[in-house]
Amino acid sequence: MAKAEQKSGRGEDLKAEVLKTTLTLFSQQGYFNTSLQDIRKATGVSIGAIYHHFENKEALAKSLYETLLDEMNQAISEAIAPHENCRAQSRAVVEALFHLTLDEPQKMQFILMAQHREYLPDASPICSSRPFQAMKGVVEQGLRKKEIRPLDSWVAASAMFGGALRLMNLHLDGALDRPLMDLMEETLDCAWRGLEA
Amino acid sequence: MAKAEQKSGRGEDLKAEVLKTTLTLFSQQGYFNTSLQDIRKATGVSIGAIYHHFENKEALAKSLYETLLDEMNQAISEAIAPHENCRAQSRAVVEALFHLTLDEPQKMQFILMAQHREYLPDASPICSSRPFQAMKGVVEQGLRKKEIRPLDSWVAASAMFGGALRLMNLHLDGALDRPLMDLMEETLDCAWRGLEA
DNA sequence: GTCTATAAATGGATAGAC
DNA sequence: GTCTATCCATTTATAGAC
Repeated sequence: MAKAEQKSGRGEDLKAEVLKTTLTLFSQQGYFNTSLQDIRKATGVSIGAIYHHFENKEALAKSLYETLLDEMNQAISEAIAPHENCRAQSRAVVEALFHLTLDEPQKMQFILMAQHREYLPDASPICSSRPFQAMKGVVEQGLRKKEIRPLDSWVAASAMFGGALRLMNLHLDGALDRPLMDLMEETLDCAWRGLEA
Repeated sequence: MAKAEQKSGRGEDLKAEVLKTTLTLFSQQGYFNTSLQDIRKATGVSIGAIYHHFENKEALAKSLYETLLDEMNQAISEAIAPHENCRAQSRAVVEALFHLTLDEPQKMQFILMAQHREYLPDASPICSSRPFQAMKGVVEQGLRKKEIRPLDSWVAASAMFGGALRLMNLHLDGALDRPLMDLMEETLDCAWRGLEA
């Protein structure tokens, strides 16, 4: 493990560096406006080295996408775990999402606002990815336990998280004139009033 | 007006035909996956003729985008106009949006799910476009008239329309297992319970 | 494992005939 | 106004030296 990293005078993890910089470029300019030359210039890593670590540009994007979905999934799972009832779990999820949006705006920009299917033909729609399924699962359990009044599960999930997701979008677009966190309590309150049994 | 359309054996409005087909291609494949050759093949209109009507590919996209935003803006304005109070106006807006989504899925796909700023550098974020401002306006008036309980206006607007917009996204992604219209009443009910004074 | 140089293909855009 | 043919820049991807 200490052997693979000492080539070319720079011992750091080249692959991670490429992924990190690519995320920045993709989230700022989009996949199609970012050429491998752009990535080379921004990282100092040659095209050949990039191709040594990733099969092609699409595979690079796919690696990035799956890593970020995993991260998001883990953050959401960890937010849900400590809580029992639907209301507490939903609150924890929104809290985690807002923190992710503030701490890692590029990651959330890439996950929420990119059209992945335009360049990852095999990707399933984002709404059926694991983190989003976990969010829907919270609401479905709430419905089963009668913590939420009887509603279609799609309606309930959209009502629970639709407002928060919209605010995250607005924040990432720079449209909000107030700090995102200042809006969390009211958002949770609105959503819950719409759902409570 | 009858003179310009009779060239080349086909009298129909060539420009409109190009716009229509381009919408289909852009909404299905995205802007960057659609070449002018694709548009030529799909329309039968030569590259030269396309360039005669549009300055370049970007201008074609811009024309499409602005036309659709105008259409959406008009649909929303007409939905709002006949009603007095916030609740009725909001209901009419969601109803209009759902109908648009069902009747013109390509148009809504293009407006809601495309990242226009990646290819229209001068476009402002979609959330500050006129139709979305009109939607926010409905909520702001509701706040002023105390039909909605005291809330931040961003929170209130996101709570009012966030769930419905999310369902539209899910429908366009093919994720819903039930007809979109069947979910409207419950969605409106959830949103309003969260907001009512 | 990393680099440079280059191949091969495609795309946007233009020129000029009709 | 519309068409065909072509130009030129850019891009992904590969070959081969180190």
